Amino acid sequence: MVLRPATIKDVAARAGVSVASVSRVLNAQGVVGEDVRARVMEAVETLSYVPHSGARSLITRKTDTVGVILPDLFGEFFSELIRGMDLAAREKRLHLIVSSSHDDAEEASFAIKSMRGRVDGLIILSPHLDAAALAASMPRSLPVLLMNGGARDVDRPSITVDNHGGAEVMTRHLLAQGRRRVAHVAGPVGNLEAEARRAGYLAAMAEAGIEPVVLDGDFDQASGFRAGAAIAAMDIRPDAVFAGNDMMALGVLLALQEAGLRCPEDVAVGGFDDVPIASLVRPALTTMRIDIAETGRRALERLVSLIDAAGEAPINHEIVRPTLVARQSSNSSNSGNSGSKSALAQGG
Amino acid sequence: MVLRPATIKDVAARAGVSVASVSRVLNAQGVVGEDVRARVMEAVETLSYVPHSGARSLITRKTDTVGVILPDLFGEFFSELIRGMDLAAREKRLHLIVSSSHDDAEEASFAIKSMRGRVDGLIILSPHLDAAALAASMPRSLPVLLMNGGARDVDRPSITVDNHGGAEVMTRHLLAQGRRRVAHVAGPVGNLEAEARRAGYLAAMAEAGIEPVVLDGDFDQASGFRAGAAIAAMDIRPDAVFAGNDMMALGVLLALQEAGLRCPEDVAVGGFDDVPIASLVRPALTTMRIDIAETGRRALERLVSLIDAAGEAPINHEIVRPTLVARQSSNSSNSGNSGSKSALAQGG
DNA sequence: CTGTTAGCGCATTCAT
DNA sequence: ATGAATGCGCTAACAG
Repeated sequence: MVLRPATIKDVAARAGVSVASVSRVLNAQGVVGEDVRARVMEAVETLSYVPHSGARSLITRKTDTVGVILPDLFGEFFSELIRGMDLAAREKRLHLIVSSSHDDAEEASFAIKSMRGRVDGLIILSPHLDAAALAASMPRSLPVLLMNGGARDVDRPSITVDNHGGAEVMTRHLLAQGRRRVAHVAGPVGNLEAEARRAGYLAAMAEAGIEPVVLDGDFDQASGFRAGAAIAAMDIRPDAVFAGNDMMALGVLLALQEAGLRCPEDVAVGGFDDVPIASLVRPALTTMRIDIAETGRRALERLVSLIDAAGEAPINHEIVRPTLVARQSSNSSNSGNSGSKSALAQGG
Repeated sequence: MVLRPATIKDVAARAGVSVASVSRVLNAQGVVGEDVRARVMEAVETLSYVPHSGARSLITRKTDTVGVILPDLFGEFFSELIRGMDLAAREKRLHLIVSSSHDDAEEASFAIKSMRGRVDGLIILSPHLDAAALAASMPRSLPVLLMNGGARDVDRPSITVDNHGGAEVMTRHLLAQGRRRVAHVAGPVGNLEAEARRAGYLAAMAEAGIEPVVLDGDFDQASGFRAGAAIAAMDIRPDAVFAGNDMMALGVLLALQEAGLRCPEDVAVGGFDDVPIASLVRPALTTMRIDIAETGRRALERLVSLIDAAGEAPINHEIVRPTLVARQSSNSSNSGNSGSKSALAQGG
């Protein structure tokens, strides 16, 4: 039942030409006569021939494929990111192999190894992976773009978000709203992004000379909910919460609501990432915006240029600076629905 | 700078054995002496050798890779789905090539063609693709699992959601809450899933002998918002809305809220999919639940069995029946916070 | 148990 | 402008 797919030989035979001519037609190499081209095309069509990518890559030493290693956390952030990468990959006619759900460095290393030889380059987002683990699992010959939290310390090109700076901006913003007891819900321990955000928060609090309050979280909504409930129950209750990411901020929001506290009146809330849903909840969530899809696209494009440069490119570390998006959840001039209508009317 | 990666020959040379032995060790084929195995492993290690997947697939006729074609719509539904597939793929030691953002049949066809030859099988989710387009872009020799809306009509194995039945259940549920004027916000025209849901709604309304009201939407939050605003402004205002998916339902929820209407008191709302956020908004959203990640995992596993069966498998159409999850947004016995705490405490 | 060898499908010299 | 021949890295069949 499963017919052997047509090979270049079959095409050549049917077109009455040599395999070399078929190859030339298909790759637009050299010059080919009009009649030959036509016959080849006809044969390709009727045999529905498609070149064997393996055989081709054996010779060209390219796979036209790039790999993406993602952490366990999924949700809106990563799907947006992949979307951006996918769009860029399509334009460059590249394929995208994804491998997600790696919850520790070992798994991520394994995934990296298993992709070697089948991709031309790799984009790695594994907040658990440090320089040592990375070096161990990758040959220098494979172009790699890091999007890890602590990538700046590593001898590899990278794109990273300025988590520390962003956290400072957010914390200062909450303080500027007149809030004093600003608490922080931290991301998972060992996650470099989470730690940078926490550090930024601590720096801003120290700067303001206010005692910090840090609660544990893991970047998931549920942990934000628990932290929010804990905050609501505190004797000396914080009047603002900076959650390590938007999903936790949403959890905080709900917990506050269920505890009968109003946001922003009683407690202001800020998040990080600006995932699509952030502008769609009520109160709309103040957050640090990262243009996620665009960052994904940039990442892919940089990886491509690394591949093209064949190791001759300088190793530089690009930094994406998140921008503050002040919405309702941190609004101190009380009242209403600011901006929500327009945001949605323009198309979520 | 870019060293040629080590080949099997390099390994053989360093280990002082033949390439055949190296191959045997690596593939656990045949029997190999302990000393040889050790020397090979040592050489593999120090040369950090990794087999060239192209060369291997040339001879084994397998790529150990499966492709996934996704539509333009992204967001939580598809990221969950991919997550499920990815998990299953890892267990089976397969790689996953994804190609998303196809907003029409032509683009999807192109993506399908471009994957031929580099995957062992394909999972296709393209609600725009009909039988004809599909047949045109795929050779019978490639195992394919369809997850399109109208896949039951096609001569290919499939997994589909019972959209029609689910829509009936939801519509009847809203009617059973004592609602009479139940409106429907439809998904994009030409999308088979959307059309099945609309048809299910119409059927249930006809059954109840009530005049249907259908508003246009495109599965995006913003379109739900617009529809919600329109509903709020109607002279004879509906007392319930069944949105074609959860994201539109969220939009409806917000529009109602901004219009000063209460949900569920004034207008009940139901969605479809049960994306993670559905249980986390307030009022929590009543919806038709599909275990998305599990469905993704099933899909991948079925594709694998199709591949293993090498065309000898019967073509069957599996149907996933969504189940009603009645939450606050459709609750007629008014009042509160039902169930929200437990849902979150258990881990969003 | 191990080595030799053919050939997978293709791009690419080198001839013509 | 076209064809014949070579070899990419690997597995498998065959020898030994």
